[in-house]
Amino acid sequence: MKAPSVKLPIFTSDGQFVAHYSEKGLAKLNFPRVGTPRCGVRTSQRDVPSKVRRWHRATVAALKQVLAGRSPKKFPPLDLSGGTTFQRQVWNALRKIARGQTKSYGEIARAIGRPRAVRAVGGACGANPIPVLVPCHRVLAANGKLGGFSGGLDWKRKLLTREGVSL
DNA sequence: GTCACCTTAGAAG
DNA sequence: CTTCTAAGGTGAC
Repeated sequence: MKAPSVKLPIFTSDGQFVAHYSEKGLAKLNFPRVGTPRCGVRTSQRDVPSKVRRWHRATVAALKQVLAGRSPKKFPPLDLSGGTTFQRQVWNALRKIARGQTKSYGEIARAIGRPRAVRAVGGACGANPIPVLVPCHRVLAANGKLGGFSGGLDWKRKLLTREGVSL
């Protein structure tokens, strides 16, 4: 039995994101899809618990703030229970990177006390279930270059540019 | 077991 | 400068 999840759409000028909520909070955020925009996504919030609706309002507000290059004043509770201990350490470190700042995979690795797990940090970033709000896009390669981004390098570039980071 | 992945410091050519 | 190597964690096959 999996934790029941509620999927709600978020309409932005950058496309339709989909937020997944578990009992604990926001568990996953998907970038706009070209293929299957809605698959189990609620079109109405009628039968959605008020708790979740409240989280969703926070998610929508926070997402739009980041997309606009600003720092959200409020976040919904994040349910990162889906990751391993190592991944949660990485994601937690990512959340400390402020708007407009960047770090390298190596710096994250050192920050969590695993200076040699550099590539593993890359792996954890790629496994990040909540991109944008957990700013995996603020992690660059050590030489200042973009590095990779599973959601598409366009997004990484776009988000950083809007935050005022020059590449 | 093997491989591919959002990496990187260092050594060799 | 370019190329090669070794080292971590994890999920897919």
